[in-house]
Amino acid sequence: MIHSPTVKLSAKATADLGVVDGLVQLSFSIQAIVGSVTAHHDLSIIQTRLLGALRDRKLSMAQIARLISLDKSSTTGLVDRAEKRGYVERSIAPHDGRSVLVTLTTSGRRVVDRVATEVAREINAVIEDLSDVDRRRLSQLASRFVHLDAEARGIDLTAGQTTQRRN
Amino acid sequence: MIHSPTVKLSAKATADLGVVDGLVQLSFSIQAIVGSVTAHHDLSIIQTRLLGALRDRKLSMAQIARLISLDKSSTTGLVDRAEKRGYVERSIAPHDGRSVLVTLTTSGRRVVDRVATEVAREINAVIEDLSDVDRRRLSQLASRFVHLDAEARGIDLTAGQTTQRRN
DNA sequence: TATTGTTATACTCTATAACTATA
DNA sequence: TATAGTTATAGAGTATAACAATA
Repeated sequence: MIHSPTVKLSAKATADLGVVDGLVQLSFSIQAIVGSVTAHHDLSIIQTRLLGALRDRKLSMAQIARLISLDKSSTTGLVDRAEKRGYVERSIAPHDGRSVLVTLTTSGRRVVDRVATEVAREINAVIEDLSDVDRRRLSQLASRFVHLDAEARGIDLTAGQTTQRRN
Repeated sequence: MIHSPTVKLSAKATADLGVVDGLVQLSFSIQAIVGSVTAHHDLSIIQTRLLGALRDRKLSMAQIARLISLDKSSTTGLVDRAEKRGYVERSIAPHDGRSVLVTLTTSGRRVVDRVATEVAREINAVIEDLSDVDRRRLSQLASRFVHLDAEARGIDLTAGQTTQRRN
């Protein structure tokens, strides 16, 4: 992990990095792709994550904090900046005067949709040379990992409701 | 990508997120694991990346900047903070008075080794229930992706010397 | 002139602690 | 009392622009 530089690139057969190094470096590759796409839209990864989380639902500040693993005070700032740029709106929860609900604006939806499309295009471009079988396997294994990890952390991906441990 | 919450968790068979969402969410999972381990050592991911890059070689400021995709001014700050904590040292390059070489200290090596070990343990814990075949496939496919991406960006992983595009 | 690196500046992102308001 | 959010503060991380030193 963490960049062992003993990696050799043979023109054809790709040296296997091992699961751990492979996964860690894969995560850096993906984050770099997402980062470059979002940067073109003058968004950070975390801002995009916020907008993405709001794509199909409204969430309270507390839910956002749990979902993205942020302190509530950090969430305040994150939402402040998104709101200032017109991507999200705050409103008070109907049945709980303490709770603040955050929703995507039209503008916010537009930008997050565009980013998602471009990220998909970039990632698909990288794996276009993989066989269909390999692509399917990669998809399945990535999903498996995500679910195993979520399970281990006791996170329920289904609900906007989240409880977690790590950290 | 970017957190489409239409995900359902069936107890056994894990719903396939699709390659793109799967990979993006996988990258967030891995980053969360790395982040929590590094945080326990009071390190950020980027600090750990710096130390990791120096594990087997000394690098100039410019090389670090290229390798981690940072502006040279950001690199100055990054190395400043690492140096202040005694994890790296600066020295002047023998044959080029402009160039500053950065090396790991004993203390820096100790901490990066420890972090790497713990990250490996955490990741292995997540995938321990995968079959050997699946683990091997995951490893191979992750490596494939990293190399395909590096190729597309024109990055040579072999050398401390790096040239790139994206961004 | 080009390259290497630092400094000054400004902004985002983050957590901790202290606070207000609602339940 | 407990929960939801905000504010104040401090620090890391980042880029841009301007600079100094070396090649």
